Amino acid sequence: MTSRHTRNKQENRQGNDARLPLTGWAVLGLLSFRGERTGYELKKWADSSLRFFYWSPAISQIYAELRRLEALGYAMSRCSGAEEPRATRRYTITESGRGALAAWADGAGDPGAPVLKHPLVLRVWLGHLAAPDTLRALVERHIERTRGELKEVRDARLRAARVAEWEFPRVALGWSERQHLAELELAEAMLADLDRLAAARRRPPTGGA
Amino acid sequence: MTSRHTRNKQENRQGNDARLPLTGWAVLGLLSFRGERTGYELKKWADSSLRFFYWSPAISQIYAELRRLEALGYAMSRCSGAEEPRATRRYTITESGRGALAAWADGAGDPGAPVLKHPLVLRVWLGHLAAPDTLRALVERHIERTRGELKEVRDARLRAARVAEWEFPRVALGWSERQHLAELELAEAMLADLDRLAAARRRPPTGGA
DNA sequence: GTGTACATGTAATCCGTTACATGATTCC
DNA sequence: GGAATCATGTAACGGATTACATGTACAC
Repeated sequence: MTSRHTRNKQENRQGNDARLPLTGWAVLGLLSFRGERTGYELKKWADSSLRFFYWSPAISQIYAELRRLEALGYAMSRCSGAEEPRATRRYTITESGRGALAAWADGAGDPGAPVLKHPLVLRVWLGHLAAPDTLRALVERHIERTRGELKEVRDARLRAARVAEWEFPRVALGWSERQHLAELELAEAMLADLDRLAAARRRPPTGGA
Repeated sequence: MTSRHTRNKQENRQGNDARLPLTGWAVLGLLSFRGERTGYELKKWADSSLRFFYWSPAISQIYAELRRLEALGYAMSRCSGAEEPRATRRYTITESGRGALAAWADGAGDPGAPVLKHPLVLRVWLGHLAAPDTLRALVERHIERTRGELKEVRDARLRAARVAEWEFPRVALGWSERQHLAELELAEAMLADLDRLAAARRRPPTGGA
């Protein structure tokens, strides 16, 4: 709860240290895999892969991030059809952008702790206020959802397996697949805990734990 | 169709549906376990328990949320030492607040999908831009950090084990403990993947995958 | 008398979402 | 002609953080 070391923030002009939010690096990363993409395409790509281990920004956020990357000289855009409004705009990563991304990716700095917000567990935490069946149903629905996600992760990993250069995305997706399996196990273990708790409550609270 | 005063949103006075952000319910939940706490105390409590499965809001956020809860009639505050500025202010949950919290906790509505943002995996995803040693070091540091967290979760669970009424927090913390164990295994599996990948790269890419 | 923990709050700012507005193309 | 998908963007807003401002109590 105390102060950290100071650092200025408004000094990201060109080329120097330019601290982007992680989302910025993520978008630049998407751009680095495949050349000349529209924001719309990047969004779909994020939805079908990035979101499993990181997050898929809203489309409007992606557009904003792309504009920022271009302002920094990390990306270039080419607008189809002269200067009409609403023409499709395709972005490419620049050399400068590739350099900055590589420097970021290879940096030794702390990537930051994982952020985990689990609304289901939050509900369980307040379980004494809910009926046992409510909780059970919630957990079961979560298990169903996770199974669905798991399928999607697998598909994504299989797709990635077909492109030789996507070795690292493949590792990330492999991590994600195992993560989803673990999530299933965790939910099932919690279900068992809840059942045990409900059973203990139905009996008069005589003996031990 | 265009009637003015139909659904303005600043009309959540008392008792009706009052949709809070999850953070609001979390803070109200903290308040529901222990009566008469200061914002500062709630923050520490969140840091040592809530954050393992959900999240610990910034202290300023907690103060803001407490003010909102009071405005909704879900909490009351009592200010020590008359009307001095900067006196300590203790909050209590009200009956109305307890009712609203219970209704929320027992609701069948979707609690929302878990949010997982894993900056480390994001880095791995872009691993082709980094030196193998950089990644290894990152993952190993993450393992160390997770081990530390695991210890803290265990402490929290042991503390919770001493209070009989904290059965559900105990379940949540049990989930969290297993989650941290899983996180360790995931990181180790990823490390193995990375090593395999690095080894394959050192050899000429002759045969199959 | 200095540092640390306790304690509260404001201001600026940013990140990100939702809702809205617009329009082209394609398929039926 | 109408729906779905592709495609881009603006506006309003809310959630949350950081930095800052302020002050007490207590230990050393």
